Amino acid sequence: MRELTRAEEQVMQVLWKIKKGFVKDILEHFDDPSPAYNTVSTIVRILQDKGFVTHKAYGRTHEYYPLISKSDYSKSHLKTFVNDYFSNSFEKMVSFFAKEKSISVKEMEEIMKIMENEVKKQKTMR
Amino acid sequence: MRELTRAEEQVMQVLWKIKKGFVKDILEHFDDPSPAYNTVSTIVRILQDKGFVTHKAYGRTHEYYPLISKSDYSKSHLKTFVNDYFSNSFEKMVSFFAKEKSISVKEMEEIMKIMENEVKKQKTMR
DNA sequence: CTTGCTTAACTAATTTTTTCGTTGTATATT
DNA sequence: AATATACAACGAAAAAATTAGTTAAGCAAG
Repeated sequence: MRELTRAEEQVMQVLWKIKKGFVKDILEHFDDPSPAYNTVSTIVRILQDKGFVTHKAYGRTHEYYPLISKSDYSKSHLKTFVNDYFSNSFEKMVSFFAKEKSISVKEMEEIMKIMENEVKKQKTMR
Repeated sequence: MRELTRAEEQVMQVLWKIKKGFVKDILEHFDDPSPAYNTVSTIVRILQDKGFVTHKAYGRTHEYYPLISKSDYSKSHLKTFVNDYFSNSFEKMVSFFAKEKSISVKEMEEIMKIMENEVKKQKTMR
């Protein structure tokens, strides 16, 4: 999957949040020194060319939708990251962050619970 | 922490792998249409300006070292990602990928083991 | 109809990133 | 010493990404 540039990613984050919207709706979700209308308009059209976004036309105005979900994008993004930084091993990544205390005890307990369930589920599915 | 551009990241990945090296050593680790010597030389000097790299001079030739470790960079990188895509919750991220079956049962069992240890350790540390 | 407003499309300008040729210097080789 | 080689530094050129002005078309209000 093609990577989003910084500006493109910002627009996608807004679209993922608001689900769909006109350029002016996207614009509203930028904070403070917000870019010009035309800047957003251009980026959204680039995203469309790249296949990340599509639109529904109402007369001359366009309502934009994400074509790729935030989860799909994050999935591909994290996979690249795990590959580049943890030789493709989720285990290495997660245990690294567990040991680094980036994951709190509470979170770890939650994660373990979920994993137990998943393991059970996937084992009975065979 | 400043973000690495694509080209910069490639050079850093090599430096992290070989620990230290002259431009030509870095160059060797690029595959196929490898960039020109000068391209790598320039990038490594940019990385130096940005504080990611330093060098030891042997006469006129420079041996380059990473100043930032791969783990520190990946830590900051994943934090940004978790923040942008999982509202800053490692738990959300990990359980998402567990449910997505991006993490194998074997890996999950390993992760649970490590977490149990970590939880124990961190609880006794209080 | 005419004026003004809104919007997409186009395009130009600017900035950032990437790439590599050129140059000068040091060192090795003859 | 003269020539060749290797390298860092510089800088220019090219490519990619970002930003926003201009234009033209549609529509609404008077």
